[in-house]
Amino acid sequence: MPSLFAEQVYAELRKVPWGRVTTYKELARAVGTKAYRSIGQVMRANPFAPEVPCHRVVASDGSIGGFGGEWRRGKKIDDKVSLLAKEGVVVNDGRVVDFERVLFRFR
DNA sequence: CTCGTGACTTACG
DNA sequence: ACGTAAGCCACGA
Repeated sequence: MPSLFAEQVYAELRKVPWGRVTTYKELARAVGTKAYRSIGQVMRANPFAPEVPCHRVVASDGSIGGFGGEWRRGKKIDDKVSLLAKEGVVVNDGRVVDFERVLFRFR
C-alpha cells in the first residue's frame, strides 16, 4: 500500500490530460512539497502502472530524466516513452519536443 | 531515532 | 554549455 505522499502524487499525476506531460517540480508543488527526489521514488514504485502514467513526468528542463535515457538499458522498463510519442508527446534525443506546449501546469 | 538511497533541482567554477 | 557539489524531502532497514 502506497504511502500518503505517494497517493497524492498519483492523484495529481492522474489529472494530467492526454497528450500532456508534467515535471517533477510542478508535481511536487501540486502536492505541496519540495521533495523532488521523493517524487522519483514514487514514480519508480509506480504500483498503479499504466493508470498512473509515470512516463508523462519529465525533468524541469524538458529532458526525459532518468526513465528514458541511459537508465532504461539494463532495466526492464516498457516502451512508455515510445508509447508517449505515439500519443502526441514527441520525444527526440531524450528531449520533449515543444516541451512548454505539451507541459501541463497545475496551479 | 539514525543512516543510506534516489526516475530531482539549483548553484557554482 | 558542461561537470561537480550541495540542498532538499520521503522511505525502508
